[in-house]
Amino acid sequence: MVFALDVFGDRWSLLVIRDLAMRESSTYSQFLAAGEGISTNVLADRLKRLEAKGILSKEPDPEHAGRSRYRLTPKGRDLLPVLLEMIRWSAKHDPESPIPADLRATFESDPRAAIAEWLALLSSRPT
Amino acid sequence: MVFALDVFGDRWSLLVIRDLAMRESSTYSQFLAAGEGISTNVLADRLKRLEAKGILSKEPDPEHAGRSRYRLTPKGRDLLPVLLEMIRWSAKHDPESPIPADLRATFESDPRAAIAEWLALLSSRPT
DNA sequence: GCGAGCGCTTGCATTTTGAAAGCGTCGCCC
DNA sequence: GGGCGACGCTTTCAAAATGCAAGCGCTCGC
Repeated sequence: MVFALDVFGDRWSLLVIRDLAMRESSTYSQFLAAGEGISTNVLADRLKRLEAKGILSKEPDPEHAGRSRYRLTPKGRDLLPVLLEMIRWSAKHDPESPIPADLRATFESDPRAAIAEWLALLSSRPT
Repeated sequence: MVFALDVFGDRWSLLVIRDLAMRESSTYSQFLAAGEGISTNVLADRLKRLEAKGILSKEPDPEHAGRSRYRLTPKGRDLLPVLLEMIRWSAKHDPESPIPADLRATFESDPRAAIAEWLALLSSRPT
């Protein structure tokens, strides 16, 4: 597990990964606009580290020269179950969870379905 | 998910929780002896924070006066699926995983069974 | 009582973080 | 074709977190 913690055992890496999981592909400014409050230097550092660790890939934006898009690699996508369990735990134990109470039951039985339903409700609010 | 990261979104909290999950109950020196390299002041701080967050409880050791034992609360025990997924991911993607190759397949199909089997093999090695 | 753990706390140097400003490149508009 | 934003970072510097080592009160065995 130390291996996992070396990769994303800090405050921001998992939020970056979550943004990517929710959006499939993202630009630098989209990460910043996600509203978690990450600062520009830390974001640049995390993107560099996560790319070096093989969690995400950086490629030039085909539409805008000079811009880049980030997306999860298969290795990064394989972190989704971890994210799901963390979101499930948050939904269950956070008294101020933004997730409606009736959805929490669904979370227990079928997390993936609940996530889908929840994202349909509000796709841009912090968990 | 920010709620979860507030609780254990750092390098050490999850290692403390994992130690507790593997041992059911632990003393201060047992955490230190787990060999992850946590320093004494940080350990004391994490135990305090995790207790305040309701993840673990501290109780006097019935056998040794003046000593304490720590154990997971139900809320803390509910983090086990998160740990399992992280261990699964590490086992799958860490090229130097201490988990035998044949066990990795089991991990994919039945993580809990694999964990039990693996713990039977070696219960005190870092993952 | 006294020496050896145990369970922390304290002090201090080093590292990481956060806030803000700066800077080069690209595309647009005139 | 030159000025002007927006974008994608980098730099600077103060503040917070971490790591290391030492210290300190308590209890237990002798």
